[in-house]
Amino acid sequence: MAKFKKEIKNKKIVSVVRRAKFIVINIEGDKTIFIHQKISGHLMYGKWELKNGQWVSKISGPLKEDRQNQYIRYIWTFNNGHQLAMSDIRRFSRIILVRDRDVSSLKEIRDLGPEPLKLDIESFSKLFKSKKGKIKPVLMDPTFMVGIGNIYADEILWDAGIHPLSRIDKLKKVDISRIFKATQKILKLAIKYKGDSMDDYRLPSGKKGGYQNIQRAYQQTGKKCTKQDGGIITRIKIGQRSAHFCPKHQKIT
DNA sequence: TGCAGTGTTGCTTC
DNA sequence: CGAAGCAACACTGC
Repeated sequence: MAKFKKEIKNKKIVSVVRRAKFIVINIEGDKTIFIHQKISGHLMYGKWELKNGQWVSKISGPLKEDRQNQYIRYIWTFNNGHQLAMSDIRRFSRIILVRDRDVSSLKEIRDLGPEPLKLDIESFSKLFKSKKGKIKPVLMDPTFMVGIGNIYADEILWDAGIHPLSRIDKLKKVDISRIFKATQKILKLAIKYKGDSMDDYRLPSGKKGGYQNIQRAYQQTGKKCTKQDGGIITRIKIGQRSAHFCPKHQKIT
């Protein structure tokens, strides 16, 4: 930790990009910072002060009273007086420092699949060719394709009308095409709505995202499916995760 | 009151 | 090898 501090102190940020669910910050010198927010982590940009061991926001607005301030685990202070804070109730987030020349061989990065929004229908379909198993866990597997977690996997399969337990090798061309279109649509919507703040996630400003307001399947157990002639959204367990779907229009293939 | 469940993924086990 | 189980953690809500 002390070593990490010394390595990044007074270094200018050269660039910030995203790869999969990593935030990649290149700094002056030969190092790059990788941040993974995991389940409950989120970076917030603002000003805080420590009062009785608690970080208290000095900026009015959504940051001010949010209980997420309570779970700030790290704070970096910039020379403009602003701070970047990692709030992470469950402490799964990770920050690592990597030598620039080691970035491409980094195991966390090396095995990642493609970015779904950079795929066309041909390359998307091709990915599924060699794949077996249940569609939902595969969609969520970052070595298969990145960026799709439990929420958006449920939303994509709901939109595509595909049952989460469907076997990939049984899917027809038209099914893959529907999954492709739904993936593009849902991920673009997710970006437009700036994420899902049903739980802990916040924007860097402290504001909530809006996707929780348009969720159609995830955490909608017992509600009526909003598609025409929809059933009741049902929850099952796949692997160790819950899956939500409409039993009426998402049939197993 | 306990226990299942929670925007993830990497390691272990079979 | 692939698939599945489970751990890391702290808290909520049924």
